[in-house]
Amino acid sequence: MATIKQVAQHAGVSVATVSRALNKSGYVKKETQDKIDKAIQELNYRPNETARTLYKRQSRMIGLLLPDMSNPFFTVVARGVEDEAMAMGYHIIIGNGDGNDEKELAYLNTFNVHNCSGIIASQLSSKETFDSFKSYNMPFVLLDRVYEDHEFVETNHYKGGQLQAQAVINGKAQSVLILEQDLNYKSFRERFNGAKLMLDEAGIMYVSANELSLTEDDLLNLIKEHDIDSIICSNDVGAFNAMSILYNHQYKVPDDIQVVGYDDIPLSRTYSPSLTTIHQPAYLIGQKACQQLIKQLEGKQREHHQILDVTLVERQSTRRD
Amino acid sequence: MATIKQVAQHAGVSVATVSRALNKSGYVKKETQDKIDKAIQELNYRPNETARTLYKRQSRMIGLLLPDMSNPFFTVVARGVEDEAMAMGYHIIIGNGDGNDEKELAYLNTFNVHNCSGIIASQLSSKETFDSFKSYNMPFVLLDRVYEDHEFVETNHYKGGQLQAQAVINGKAQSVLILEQDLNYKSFRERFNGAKLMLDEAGIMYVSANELSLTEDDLLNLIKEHDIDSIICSNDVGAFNAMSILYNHQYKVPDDIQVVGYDDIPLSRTYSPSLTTIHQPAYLIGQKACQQLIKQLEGKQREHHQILDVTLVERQSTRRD
DNA sequence: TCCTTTTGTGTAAACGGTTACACAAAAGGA
DNA sequence: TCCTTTTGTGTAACCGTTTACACAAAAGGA
Repeated sequence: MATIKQVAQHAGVSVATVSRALNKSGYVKKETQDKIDKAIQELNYRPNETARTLYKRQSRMIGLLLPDMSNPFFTVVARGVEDEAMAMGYHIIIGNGDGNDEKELAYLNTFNVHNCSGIIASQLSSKETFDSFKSYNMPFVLLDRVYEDHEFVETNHYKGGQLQAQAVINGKAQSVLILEQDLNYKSFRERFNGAKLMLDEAGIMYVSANELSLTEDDLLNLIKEHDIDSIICSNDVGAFNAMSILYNHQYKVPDDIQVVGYDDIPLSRTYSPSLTTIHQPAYLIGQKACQQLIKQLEGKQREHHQILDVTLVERQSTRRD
Repeated sequence: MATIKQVAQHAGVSVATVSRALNKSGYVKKETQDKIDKAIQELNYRPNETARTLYKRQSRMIGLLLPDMSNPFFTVVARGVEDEAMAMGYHIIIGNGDGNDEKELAYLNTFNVHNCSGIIASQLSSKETFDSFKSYNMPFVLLDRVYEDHEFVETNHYKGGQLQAQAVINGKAQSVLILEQDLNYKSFRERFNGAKLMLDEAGIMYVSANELSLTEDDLLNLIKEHDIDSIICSNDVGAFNAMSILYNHQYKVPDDIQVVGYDDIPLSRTYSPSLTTIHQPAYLIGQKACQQLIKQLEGKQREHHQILDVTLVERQSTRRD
C-alpha cells in the first residue's frame, strides 16, 4: 500500500502539499495538483483512514447498536442506516445487544475506542447503561426505545395501537385478545394504551396476555374461555406465530378469528392469508436517524425529536365491514 | 479520554512500561503493575484502538460484504459472523453490495483503508471485482458464492437440490415446476442440477422457469398448462410468494399443489402451512467463516474449504405417505 | 518602485499507541 | 568474588496522516 510520503516523493513535492491537494485545503498550484494526481494514479494511492482518524480523533464510522439484527424490523432499520451512511461517506460498525447490559456496554466501548464519530442505538436496556453511554460524550441518536430528554427518532406508537383496534373494530370484533410485550418499554406500553382506549370507546370486551410467556395451550385456552374472535399482536412475527397455531387447530383466519400484527415486515404481504398490520416505516426510521446524527456531527440545524407516522394496512387476516 | 501518557504520568512510570503492562509483553515488576492498574482504574483509561491499529497496520475489525443483509438468510449468516467475531475480540464493518460491482468495490476499498484485518465476502459479482479484491492482499474467506481456488465456506447445494426433489417425490409428484434463479451462480446451478437428476431418475416430468422474472400470471399459466402438482422454489421467500399466489387462487397447499423451499429461514416454521424446505445452517456458516478467517489471520492450521451439510425438513407444505 | 497582500510550498510537531535498543540492577553460577 | 544471565525500565523512533508556522515568490496597489 502506497503512503502519502511515497506519493510526495514520486511527485517531487512535500507530504503537506499532497495532503492539501487531497483535501482541497490551502493553496495548490494547478501544475502541482496535476503532478500529484498523476502520482496518485500511478501508485494507486488511497489515504489511510486510520492515520487520518488518529490525528482528527474522529473516524468516518458510525456505531449501530441494535437489540438483534435478525429481527426483521431491525434488519430493515439497519439497511436504512447503512444506505444513508454509505451515501454520506460514512460506514457502520454493527452490534447486537440482545437486551444484555454487558454486551451493550462492550459495544459502546468498542465504538468509543475506535473513535466512531457517533452512535445510533436502540433499546439500551438500563438507565445505567444509558448513563455510562452519555459519559463518553459522543454524539448519538436513539431509535424506537427512547429517553425523552435526548435526540431520537421513533414512530407514533399510541396511534399505532389505536389503528390496531380500529382494524378489529372494522371486522366487527366482539371479544378481543391483546398480546402485549414488556410494558416497561414505552413503545409497547403506548401501543397497548392506544388499543385499549379505542376498544373501551367502542364498548368492546378484551383481555390481555404477555406474548412472550404465552404457550400454545395458554393461547388456545384463552380463546375458548373468552370466546375470542380477534387477536391484536405486538408485532408481525408474533402474529405469524398465532396464525400458525390457529391454522393447526382448524380456526379459520379471518372468518373465525381475525389477527392484526405490528411493523409490516416484508413477509407480512406474502403470508397467506396476508397480514393486516400497522406499517412502521422501518427503512425511513434508519435513514432519518442517520441523517439526524450526521447533521449533529456537522453541527447543523435539525429536529431533535422526529416522530414518524404509522398507517393501517388492511389485508386478508382481518374481516371487513 | 485518558491517554497512555497520562496513565504513565499518574503511575510515575514511562509509557513503554504501561504498554508492556497492558499487553503483558516484556517484564514488569508486580509492584509497578499494581501502580499502573490503579492509575488505569482511576483515570478510567481504555487504550485507543486507532493508534494501535496505525502502528500495527492491522485493526481488530473484519469487513463483512453481503449481497443484502435484509435477505433473511444473510441476516442469520451475519449474526453468526458477528457473534463469533465478538467472542474472539473482533468487530464487524458491514456492507451491502446489492450485486453491484461499484458498491462492492467501494466497500472492499473501505475495509482496506480502515486496515481491517480480514474480509468475509459473499457473491462478488464479477471476476474483475474479485481480482482487484485479491490485489489488496488481505486475508479473506468467501461464503456461499465461491471461487474454487480460494478459501471458502459453503453448503452442499447439489445434495440440497436432490433433497428438494426427494421431498416432492415423497409426495407423489407427477408434474413438477422448478423455479430457478440466476444459473451463473454455482450454488443455484448445482441445486438445479441436483433436483433435475433426481427427478429424471424417478421418471417424473418437470418444467423450469426463472423465478425472478416470473409474474403471477406466468405462474398460473404454467400450472394450468402443465397440470403442475409440485413446485420446487429456489429459496423460502420465493416459496412464500408462490404459496401466497396459490392461496389467492384457491389452490390448496399441499393437497392440490405441494411446495418446497430452500434455506429454512426462521419464518418457514411459522408459515401456515409450515414450509417443507432444505435447512442450510446459516448461523453456522457465519460462525465457521469467521473462525476460519481468524485462524487465517493468526496463521493457524485450518481447513481451506468447508462444505457444510444440508438436510430436508419436511413440514406441512408437502404431502406425505 | 516599494510595500502589502495573496499564493504556494516545505518543515516539523502533533495524534496515541508499540517496540527496538540501551542500560542498570538483581540474581545465579563458578 | 567476578562474570553471565535474567529482570525491569526508560528513550526515542515509528505507524500515515493533518496542520500550525515559517517563508519565499508572485501579484496588486500606491
